[in-house]
Amino acid sequence: MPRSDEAQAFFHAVYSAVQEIPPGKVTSYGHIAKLVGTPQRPRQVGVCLKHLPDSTTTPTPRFHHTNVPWQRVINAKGIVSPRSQPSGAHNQAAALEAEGVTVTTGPLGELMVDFGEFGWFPAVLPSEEAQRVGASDEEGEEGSENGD
DNA sequence: AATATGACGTCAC
DNA sequence: CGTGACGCCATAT
Repeated sequence: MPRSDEAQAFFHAVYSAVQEIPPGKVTSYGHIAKLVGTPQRPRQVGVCLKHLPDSTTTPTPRFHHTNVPWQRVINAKGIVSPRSQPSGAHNQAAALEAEGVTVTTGPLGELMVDFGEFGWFPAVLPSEEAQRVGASDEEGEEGSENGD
């Protein structure tokens, strides 16, 4: 685990941000990346969760697979990242449903989650808010969402 | 030490 | 609106 201090800080920030996600809600890697101040590294967020330590295999990890709701993080397409092991994604979907999140399976087996219903967007930057409002022509605009 | 991958996102075409 | 290319950087070979 030769991670530099900076990298370690990044990991820490990511884990903390993920812990902020309330049960029954989901968000994207990109959003977490933004929250931690590195919007250009959504992939690294995935790396963090991938290397999320297990409370049983590690001595005293500050964050581990049990206290970090890694399951609530999906990709921007609103789909559970297929990653390498299908069972993993399926497991994630199951964990989400266990929290009350409705996961629908697409024709290709993609595990889709409705962001408009379960999406969690905490510290949306003012610039984005402005951009949202700036959109002039919207037709299929559904209501916004807010969990907290 | 160098090269290949990946739990992603955005832009260009 | 689908596909391709690039950026990013910790891990794995």
